[in-house]
This record gives sequence, C-alpha cells and structure tokens, in this order.
Amino acid sequence: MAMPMAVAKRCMNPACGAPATGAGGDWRKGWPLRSGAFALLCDKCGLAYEQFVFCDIFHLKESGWRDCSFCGKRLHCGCVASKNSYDLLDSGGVQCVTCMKNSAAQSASGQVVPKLFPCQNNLRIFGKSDEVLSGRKFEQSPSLVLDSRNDDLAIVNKSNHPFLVKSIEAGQSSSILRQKEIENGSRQIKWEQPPLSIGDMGKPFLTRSQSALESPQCTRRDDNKDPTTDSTTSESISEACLSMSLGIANNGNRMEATSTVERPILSPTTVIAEGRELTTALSPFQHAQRARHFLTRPPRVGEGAVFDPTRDMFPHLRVARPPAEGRGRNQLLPRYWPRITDQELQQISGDSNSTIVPLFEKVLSASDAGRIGRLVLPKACAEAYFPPISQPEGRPLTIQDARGKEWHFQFRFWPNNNSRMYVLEGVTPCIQSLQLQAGDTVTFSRIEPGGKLVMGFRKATNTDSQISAIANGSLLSETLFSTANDNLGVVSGYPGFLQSIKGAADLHPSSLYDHHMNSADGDVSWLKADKFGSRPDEGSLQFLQKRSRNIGSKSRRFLMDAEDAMELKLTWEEAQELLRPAPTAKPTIVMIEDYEFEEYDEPPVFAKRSIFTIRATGEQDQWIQCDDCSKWRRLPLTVIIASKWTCTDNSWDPKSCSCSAPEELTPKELQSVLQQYEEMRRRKGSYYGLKLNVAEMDASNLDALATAAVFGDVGNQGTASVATTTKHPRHRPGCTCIVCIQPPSGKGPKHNPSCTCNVCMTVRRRFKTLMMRKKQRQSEREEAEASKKMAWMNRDEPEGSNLSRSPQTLDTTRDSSDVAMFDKTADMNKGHIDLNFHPAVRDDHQGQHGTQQPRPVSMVGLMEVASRPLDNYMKQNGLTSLAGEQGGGSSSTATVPPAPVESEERASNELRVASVEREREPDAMAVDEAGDNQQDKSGDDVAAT
DNA sequence: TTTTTGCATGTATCA
DNA sequence: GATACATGCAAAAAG
Repeated sequence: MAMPMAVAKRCMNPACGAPATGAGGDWRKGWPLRSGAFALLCDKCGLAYEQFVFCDIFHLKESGWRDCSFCGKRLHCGCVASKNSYDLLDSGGVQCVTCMKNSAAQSASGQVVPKLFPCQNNLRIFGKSDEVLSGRKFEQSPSLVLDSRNDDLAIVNKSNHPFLVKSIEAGQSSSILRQKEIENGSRQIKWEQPPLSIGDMGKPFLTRSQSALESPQCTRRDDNKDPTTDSTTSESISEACLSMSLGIANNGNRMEATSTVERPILSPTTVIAEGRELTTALSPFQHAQRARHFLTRPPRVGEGAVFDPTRDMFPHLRVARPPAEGRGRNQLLPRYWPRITDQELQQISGDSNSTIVPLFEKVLSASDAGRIGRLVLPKACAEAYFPPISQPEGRPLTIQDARGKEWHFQFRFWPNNNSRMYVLEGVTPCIQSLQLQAGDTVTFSRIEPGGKLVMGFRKATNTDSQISAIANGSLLSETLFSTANDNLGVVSGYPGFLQSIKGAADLHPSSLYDHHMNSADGDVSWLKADKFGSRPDEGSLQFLQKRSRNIGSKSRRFLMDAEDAMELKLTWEEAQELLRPAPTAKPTIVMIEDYEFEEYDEPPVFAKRSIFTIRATGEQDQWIQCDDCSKWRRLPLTVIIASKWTCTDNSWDPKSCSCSAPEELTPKELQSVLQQYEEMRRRKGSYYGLKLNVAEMDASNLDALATAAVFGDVGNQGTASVATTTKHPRHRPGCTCIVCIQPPSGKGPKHNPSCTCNVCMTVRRRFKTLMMRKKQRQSEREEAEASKKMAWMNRDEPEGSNLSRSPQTLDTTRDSSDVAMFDKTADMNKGHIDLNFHPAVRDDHQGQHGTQQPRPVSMVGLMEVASRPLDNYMKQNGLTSLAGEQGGGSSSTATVPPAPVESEERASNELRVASVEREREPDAMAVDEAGDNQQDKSGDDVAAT
C-alpha cells in the first residue's frame, strides 16, 4: 500500500539542496516520526528533514524500528493504515499498544516512566558531533542530527531549523532548549551540560515532534485521546518546563507565591499548578519547578502590603502567574495572567487526576470575535506556551475546550515589523459555538499530565462593561462603587469582576482599591457615592482619568459593544447629566455632515446635578439642591457646582444662603418641576432607545421623528422649560446619539431595505433631504433666472409690481405648503443646528439675525409627536393647568414647560411665541403656522396610530 | 459578489 | 523610541 504523501525531491537545507535520487539513494535511511512522516537525512549535508514518504519506499526493515522499543514486540509497518497499533516515538522507535497502556498507567500513578528508551535514563545529547549520544546510535535518534557544517549539534526539521534537544531527566523530564531562555541569564536554567552550541543560531529552536501536529495523523492521534501517549507538542513544553532547575524554590518568592492562592483546592486530585497547593500534589522537584511559575507580582509603588484584593476580595478567583516557561519573555504582561476560577477549574479538569496549569488568557477583541476567524495571540504567550513555529504557515493546533470538544486551529504568525504576530486561525466555529463575543475572555491552560492544551472562556459581564466603561472615561455611576463596596460577597464570587478590571488594560483591582486604601484615613466613602450627590472627589476623578488613559486600544474598541452600550444606557445618561463643559473650555465648532457640533478639547467636568428651568419670559434658571437641607436654590445659569454644595455656599443669593431660609419654590412648583424633570429623563431614555420607539411608530411619522432626532430635538422635546445640559457634550465611545451610532461609510452590518432602525431612517431622511435640497436649488435657480428675465423684460415697470419683487417676497405669495417646504429646506440648507434648540429662545436667535436670515425650522409639531406620552402623563396628573400658572405666576416662579393637551400646548406655544412673532414679518409667521400645521397633522397621525 | 488571506498601519503601551 | 496588537485594506480565491 502506498500512501500518497509528499516526497522530498531535494534536501531542504538551502545551503545544500542535494537532490533526492530515490528511496534510500543519497539519503540516509529515515526514521519515522510520530506524525507518521519520515525524517530524512541528507548524505551530503548531514541534516535531516522531516518528509512524508511512501511507507513502502522506506520500508520498515530499512528503518529498523518495526519492533517495539520497550518490549520488542513485532509491529506493523509504519503506514497510516496500521497506525493505531503502535505509537511512534519522536526520538525514534515505536511503542506497542501494550506498552502505551502500561506507560499510561504508570504515568497516572505518578511513577516515573521511561518513556522513550528503557535502557537509558539520561540521554545526554549535547556536545560536538564526535560525541556519542548515549544509549542510542545517531541513526536511532531521529531528532538529532549533527550539523556537519559547524560540527555542532543541530536538530532540524523540515523547516530547516534546529530544534529541540530532548533530555530524559530521571526518565521523565525532558527539556526543550529555547533560544530566548538561553539568552535570559536570569532564568537560572540549569542545564545538564555545558552550553549548547547550536547550529544556525540565527534560527529559532523548535521543539521536538513539531511534525506531530502538522500532519493529518496527528489529528487522528488526538482522537485517540490517550493522555499518555498523546504527547502533543504542549507536552513537550511541559516536559521542558520540568527540566528546569530553579534556584528560587525556597526563597521569599515561594512564600509570596503561596499567598497568591490561598484557597484549598477543590478536589484532592485536581491541582492548580501554583502556590502551595502544589505541595500536596507534586513532587519536590515539580514543586520547585512550579514555584517559579507564580512569582509574585512586583510590588507596586505605594501598594499596601496587607491588602491583596485578589486574596481578600476574590477568594474564588485565582490569579495565577503563568508558568515562566517557553521561549518568550519570562514575564508576561499581567493582563495575560490567567484568572482562573474554581468553576473553571472544575470545568476544565474533568479528569480528576489532572493538574491544571493555567497559561494565559486573552480578552477577545472585536476582531478576535469577528467573522474573520482570527484570534490574535499575545506574542509572549504564543512563544511561551504554544509550539514553536518557524514558518508563517505555522502548524495545526488542537485545543480542547472545557466541554471536552477538540478544536483544530491553525497556529501561525505573520511577519510584522521585524517581529511576529501570532494568530490562531479558524476560531470562528469555536467562538460561535461558545457564543463568545468581544469582551469575553478566553483562557488557555494545560492539563498535566499529557500537556494537552485546553481553553476555557469567561463571558463578559455587566460589571466588566461598567468598569471598562469607567476606565474608558465614559461611565461614572454609583453602580460600580456600590458593587465593589457594598456587595463584596457578591464580588468575591464574581469571576468576571476581576477580569473586567484586567480587561480594562491593567486596571488591576489592587490599583482600584489602592487608591482608597492608601488614603490617609482609608475612607471609602466615595465608594458609596450617591447617584447624584456626593461623588468621587477630584483626586478620584484624576485617578479614574489616569486609569482611563491606560486603556488599550483593544479595550476601547470592544468594550462598547452594541449590547453593552444599551445596557449602559441608563448609567450613561446619568453620567451625562453630571457632565458639563469645563468652565474654561471653549468649544471648537466642527461640521459633521453640514451640521455644527461643539467639540471640547478639555474633558467635561462632573457637576452636581442641577435642573434648568425657563420662565415665561424666556429667562432660564438653574436649580440646585442643598446637600444639607435638600432645599432647592436658584443659581445663575452658568454656574457649575462641582462639589458638595450647601446653602451656605450660595453666594449668589444672600437671601438663600442659609438652610433656614425658605425655599423659593412652593411644594407644588417643586413637585411639578421634579416630575417633569423625571419625565424628561425617561423620555430622554427613549431617545437613546429610539429604535424601540421607532419600531412602534407609524412609518409615515418616522421621518419626522428621525428628523427631530438628528436635529437633536428628540432628546430635548420636553425641554421647553426643563433642560439638564446646555450643550451636547463631546461624543465619546458608546454615545448612542443619532450621529454616533452610524457606522463609517460603507461599513457596518447590512440593513434590510425595509429596516426601520433609526440609522436607516436617518439615512433615508438624509437622502430625502438631499433630494429636497437639490430640488430646491434647482427651483431657486429657475426662479432666479425667471426673475432676472422678467426683471430685464420689465425693467421699466414701476416698483411694487409683483414681478419685480424679491424671491423672498415672492414666497409670501405661495400657498402655505410650499412656503413651509421652503422654510424647511432653507433651514436645512443652513446646515447649522443647535442641539439645544429651544423654541422659547428661538425668537431671540431670530431677532439677532433679523428677518432676512433663515430661521430654524419649527419643530413644534415634531416635538408634539415625540412628546405625546408626556402630554398624556401631564394630563393624567392634572398638570395641564401648569401653563396657566406659569403665565400668571410670579417671575421668580420656575416656569414649568407647557406640556398640556394638544390644543393647550399649541395655544401655549403660540402664546409664548406670539409676543415675538408680532415683531416679525407677517409672512414669516405664516410660514411657521404652516409648518406647525403640517407637523400637527403628522402628530395626529402618530396619535391615531 | 463574497470570503479569505496576507500585509500594512495606527495607536497604545512599555522600557 | 520600540514594541505589541487591533484592525483596515487590498489582492486573491471561492462561490
């Protein structure tokens, strides 16, 4: 039987390239590798390359391994078909099924198993080419080849790279020389032999049996699930780890490592390979090895020695410093330290005899979890814990998930700036199966014995998002603090919490708590921050800001996933209410799609909650509540209160500078203001959740609503007299306003043509607007031309003739609908919107510009559409008379926005505007009326719906 | 036309 | 300044 496998045509050593003349020709006899391939040895250069060959070309008799290396049992040939009957040993020889089983049993019992060659407990394979490899002839040690060029020992595979030296330490341990570890003198790796001279030092070392996972046979082997014989590459890594002698076993690090994980292990036989737990399960040798895996974090500056949040706050959460093995950096970034929970331990270690060695973890980025199916691996982690790869194509890698399902990935790298970027390809099925998304965490561990790679996962949680959002500078609510402070018990069992902090790019919990724990009095009062009242002091804010700057781009990107953003809606809004432009900040006007936005270079400041009201006269007031007496005091509009405020701080009103002073607002007025404020807040929420409302509304009115939304009026629909912010703050990640939610041009998910989401509606509306503008411009041009023509033709005509009137004057002769349309498009053409457009102040604005200036479109009708629920609410609560009270009330009384029933509102609006309207041109009034009527009609449609 | 693939680039972080 | 990494982008491949 001939297996159609690739046959080497020539020596793959670029320095050699000797052609292969056939079976056994110029090539030395090969030896089978675990993968089922043959390693060939070039007679010319003396290097060996792993190649696939026809099994009947290199027959068993020639390769000399047909007998079991342990018991001498006659085996089948090395063809794939008979592969199940033996186990290929990487270093040569084969192992029969019986020995495989025995080996497994011995391994499980903790006995040292002479895994490869029974005759030799110590295979010394270092040295020059003239050294005899102990216990084995050169040809019988397939992984070992002498580099004849430099007379050094070189071990190569098909990629023409020197690779591992496998040392059998006490019959069990092997070691993998890793280039970077050799370079790292601090590792104190104690090798058994003088420094190894390596051929082709410029190339990375490769572990043994690299071919094992590169061939299809490997997959089949994995399916056998024999933990003993299934010596995956990771096994070699683990074995290599065990071969390191460490000089730190009994020093302070050991103690610190012990303190890192305190809780007893879950199962007597399930060992998380860290800390003192190892003492009961591992041999002293192993213990010494493992201890170094969990070196204590370097002490932080100012970090309290007694407060270890990992230990005190999250006893169920194990923050394991990963094994300091591998070829990569000996110190992985803390954000990759695996945080493994008891639950995950249990989940992973289905085999009670297994030892879990957490390796690293990674928070999935958007691209990781995306459809592209590539998971970017931290370089250091990939180099440390995954099999070494020398070619960009990498190698297949089988990783088992916590459910026991095996996933086959391609582990590879891309050259990147003289470095490498490691990726796992083909992760989409796994990601989807586990329902992972950006922000979730994937953990990689290794099961000992067996060295099998396993991956766990941890879903992101609300808290993750919240913390991340805080770190992102986008959220500062009491939620986090109350969670952290008040629900320690919950947090302690909350695996995602710590992870989330980690996910926020090293916002380590110790840091989080260091802040207050290190304060002089250990005051944690700010953790109990009242939603609107007290809040983190300036230092706290600085702390958060400082932390937020540490957020990596990856965190920024995935943290505000759509769902999370929606979940954060309320707290985001709450935070919004506390945001004010910095007093000294001057906005930069930016144009986004022809609309004007204010951008602030300086971050907004957190202010004490205040309520803005507007009087019938149009004057605005700011009301703030005393932290002592809870009375509401009036403040000047521009004042920003950024800290605790009491009546005694009221330097603007001497009459109210004491808590004993009576409240300016009557209880009824106060109630009305607060009710409307709350209602406005709720409806503002509906702005953020516009999609829901849109879905419920009649399509014919969506356009109007979308228009209102994009004009910034939906959120301010109830702000006729109550407003919370004076400006739309700078857009931030997570902002769900109509502008921010739109994907970049051409990006984002495809929407159905009938989709009624606000994005699609906005796009349609904008298209509509565009067409309207185009039409309008054309119309204007035609009119202008006609006008000029007529003017020229009638230039002798007396003034006052209709034909000589300006286009604007001509407008007044149109029918009302045309006028309204013109008015609207004129405003759209203006392109400047005020996010805080206020009907009551519109007139002033217009007054400044004069009647010749285009006026903001009347949004009364649109607001009416959107404010219908409030109307109902007002009606139900008997607040319809409020408008009347406003009109007749004292000037000092807060004027509650007229939110009466429809007719009342219209009347109120007309009343309120009327005084100014009279000063305007009659035709302009007609325009507004027409527009209002038109919008009223659409509002009626909504009501009918 | 869509998906895959390989590389380039921008940004955040680290030393 | 160097490095790591998330993601954009264009070419290639596949459907």
